[in-house]
Amino acid sequence: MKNMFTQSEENYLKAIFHLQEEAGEGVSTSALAELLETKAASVTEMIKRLANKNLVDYKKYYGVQLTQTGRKQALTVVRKHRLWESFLVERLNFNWDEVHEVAEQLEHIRSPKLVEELDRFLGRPAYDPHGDPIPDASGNLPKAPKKRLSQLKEGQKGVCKGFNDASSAFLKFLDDQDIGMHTEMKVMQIQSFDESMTVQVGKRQVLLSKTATDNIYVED
Amino acid sequence: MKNMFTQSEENYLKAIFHLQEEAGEGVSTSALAELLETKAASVTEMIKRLANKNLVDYKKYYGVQLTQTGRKQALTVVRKHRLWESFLVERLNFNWDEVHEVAEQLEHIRSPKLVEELDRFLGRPAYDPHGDPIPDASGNLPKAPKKRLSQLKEGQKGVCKGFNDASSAFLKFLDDQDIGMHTEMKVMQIQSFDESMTVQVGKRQVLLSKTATDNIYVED
DNA sequence: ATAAAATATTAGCTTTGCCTAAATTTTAAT
DNA sequence: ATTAAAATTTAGGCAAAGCTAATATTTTAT
Ligand SMILES: [Mn+2]
Ligand SMILES: [Mn+2]
Ligand SMILES: [Mn+2]
Ligand SMILES: [Mn+2]
Repeated sequence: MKNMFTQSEENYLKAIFHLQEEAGEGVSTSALAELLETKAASVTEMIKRLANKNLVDYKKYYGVQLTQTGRKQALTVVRKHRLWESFLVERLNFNWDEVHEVAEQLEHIRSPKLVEELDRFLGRPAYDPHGDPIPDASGNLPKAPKKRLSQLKEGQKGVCKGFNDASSAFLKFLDDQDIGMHTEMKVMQIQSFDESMTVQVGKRQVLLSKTATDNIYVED
Repeated sequence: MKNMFTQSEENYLKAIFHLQEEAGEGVSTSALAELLETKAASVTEMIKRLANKNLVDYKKYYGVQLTQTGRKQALTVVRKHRLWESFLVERLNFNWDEVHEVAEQLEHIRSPKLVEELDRFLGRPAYDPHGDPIPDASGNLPKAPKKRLSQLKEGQKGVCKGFNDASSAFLKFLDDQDIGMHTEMKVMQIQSFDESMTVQVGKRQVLLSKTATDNIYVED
């Protein structure tokens, strides 16, 4: 059996991938330990195992980086994680904030056919319920990942491209504010203490909470 | 964490449950070893662990039997296994002969909500794609396991008790043939080359493919 | 009733993963 | 440039699960 990784190995690869995404360069032992809720000593050990399997490049005391193979493997796990999250939210009435733990388990199920069929069944979604891009079967990520409204800075404009919270209450609220798909918005002001935003929508100014802006996707 | 069993423990409980179903009484170490594709020594060890946790009654050299708690736990695993099999076949285009391996993994996913929602999503099926009964949430098994029409021999009669394929196309087809719940049928002839059946329904003779007869449950 | 064959258990080892404590290396501060 | 602090690795253990080889017990055949 060649392409066989343990659940733990897959979790490490995914964690390294995520940390690499944002921080770039070498991922530190302590960052991994924190993210994986384990101890530094355990991380060092696993890192050595992954390095032996050529999944990561490891320079003692200076952190790890995924190899090509490691990245590829990490991407298949990310793909499964996000597809399952989509399934849970769109078909099984899960709320977007209660899917993570289950997806954390489901992402380790081994079956190429299952992944492919799940993808088809869901209509080949490009983004998961949190707005994160879903890698395709070959590991390609949609290049321009959606942004959340909450990620825009004061003065920036964006066009609404989707919502995360599909609850009817939220959608109704948006409708009341004249916010819908393709609505153009401009960030007028951000309150620092609670990150709420005043947003220009057409000729109206609307105040949106962080919770709300987290759930609105925009394109600039 | 109380109700936490490892994947291996769950596999053992399920195996003991199955062997108990057919053979009754004490389940032997060797039978378990064979079913689980492991060695007798390993089985003995695990059995002792399960006995410590009061999941089985174990008398050295005389095999094991599930306790009430053990049986309950085994049933939740069986329930998940069969629900997932149903999902794979009915929604993900899996063939009924290629679901077992994947279900073997999926059955260990821990999430009560997931199980409940999956059950609802599938329309609370009573039988899995192999015609095996799916325990309900409290662990009750439908007492008289249904038979598939395809399992009847020439000359035998049966009363339709349910369908496996819930697709509207299939149900419409059945409706056209005047086949519905509680319809009485008699197997007139079975074609050996494709296992299709000529069935007497009321005063009409109907030809049903193997695929169709696999998806019709009967009681004789 | 005894011996042989079949089953089951125990003993001793291995791997994976994780932990704490001790030692080492790097980084930050004086 | 030293030294103190922070981060990392190493050493030594532990639990889960598996395996093989050696024993022990039960069953079957003579
Ligand atoms: Mn995971
Ligand atoms: Mn997500
Ligand atoms: Mn299993
Ligand atoms: Mn089945």
